[in-house]
Amino acid sequence: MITSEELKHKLNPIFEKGLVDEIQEFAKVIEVKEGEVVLDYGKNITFMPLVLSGTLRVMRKDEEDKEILLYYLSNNESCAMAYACCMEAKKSEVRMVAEDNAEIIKLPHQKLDSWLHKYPSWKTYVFTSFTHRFNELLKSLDSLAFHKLDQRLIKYLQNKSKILGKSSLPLSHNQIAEELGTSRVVISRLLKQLENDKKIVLYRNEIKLLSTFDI
Amino acid sequence: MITSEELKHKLNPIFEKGLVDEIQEFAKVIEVKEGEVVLDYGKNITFMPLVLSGTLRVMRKDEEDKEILLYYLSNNESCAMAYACCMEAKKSEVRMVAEDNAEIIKLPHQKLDSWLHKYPSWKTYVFTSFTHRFNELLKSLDSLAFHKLDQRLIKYLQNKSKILGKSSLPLSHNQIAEELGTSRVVISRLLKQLENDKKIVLYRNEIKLLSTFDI
DNA sequence: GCGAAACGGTAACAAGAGTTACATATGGCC
DNA sequence: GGCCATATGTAACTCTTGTTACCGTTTCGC
Repeated sequence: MITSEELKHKLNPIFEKGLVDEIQEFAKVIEVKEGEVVLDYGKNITFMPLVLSGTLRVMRKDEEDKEILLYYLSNNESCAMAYACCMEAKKSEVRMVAEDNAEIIKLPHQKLDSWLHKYPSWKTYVFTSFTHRFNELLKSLDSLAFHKLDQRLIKYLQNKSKILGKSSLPLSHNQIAEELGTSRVVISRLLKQLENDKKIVLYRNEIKLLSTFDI
Repeated sequence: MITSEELKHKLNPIFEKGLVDEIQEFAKVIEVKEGEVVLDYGKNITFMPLVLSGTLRVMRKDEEDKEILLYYLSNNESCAMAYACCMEAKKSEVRMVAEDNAEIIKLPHQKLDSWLHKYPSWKTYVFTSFTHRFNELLKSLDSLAFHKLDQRLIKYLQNKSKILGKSSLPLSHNQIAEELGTSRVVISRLLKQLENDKKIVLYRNEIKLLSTFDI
């Protein structure tokens, strides 16, 4: 668990001192394990999560109850959707799941509004958070609209590699298929092509990206 | 051009009196003609547009300079992306074009921040605006990810019809193809099917939706 | 060790969508 | 009228993706 000193050190670059103090006073740091659900559909939102370490996956159900991946949250990031829900004291429209073991701060929703008035850094943080999420969504949109599945798969692998910080990814073909919204067979086919092109090596439940894997 | 009284009447339900007064004092109402560019890529943003009547189309260039439609803005709506840009005094990342003749208020960006502190209704407006845009994007994402082109075409036509307020749409097959990111031939093919199914009637530069056009 | 479940490889086929090519129709303009 | 750009209809073909089916392999629980 992160110490009080480490926390201060981590937040100082983003927020002004007064806000860091308030966070230390009112917010609670928690640890979540891989796969743990941090926030679920329909639950009341009592806090806004800010990710200290690890990664959260944010998902949402569409009109026909299919689940789509919105984005990942990692180092110092936070969920704009959750914020919007907080402000209107609504139920959650998203589900957040720990992608790996993670530490998050729960910022109490009662404070958020007053911080908006008191701390310019908080205001900036919230708005840039919104724009970042917006841009992420636009990237996904673009990817779906203009890129073929093989391109999307490559970007997906690159992204995973970046998030996990390794070139050896613990993934089954099935998982990938679900996240990209297609079927296992298709993914196997494309992965096999990438392997033939000497861009990756396939093992069971593991994909190793080779150094040539960059275009 | 909208009168001062009409403006007040239109804004009163959304904003508190003080804000309506300030808007009347500092904001400028302008009329734009169909096809006119209200805001373009790379321009400095000096105002945030709020649509009084008519419709604006908001677009954005992706990494490879392809243009994608983000959403439409109409009655009392406003562009969250523009707001985010305003706050950070950045150049515009979007282009806004009048879909038909429209009236918009230009809210001066110097005021936006102080309004955030002074008027709760403005804060609510901005945040719900963000969530609405977010939801719009998610709908597009969903549409692209899970719906076939014929479904998307139908939704597109329904949406157009709603925006224009008529069932007779002045559209060429080419225009539709561009907005849906496909080719003319494909759209012609699908439209012909819809005509065979007695859901629409095709004319030159015009598509008439029949009453059976609802599923 | 045994059986079930999960994982991955592969083939064959179907459907959707994009592409090319060409014909025809319409309307504006000289 | 004749020319030309734009709009639309249609056919034939390819490519990508999804689907189904069946295989052997690995892993896990018992």
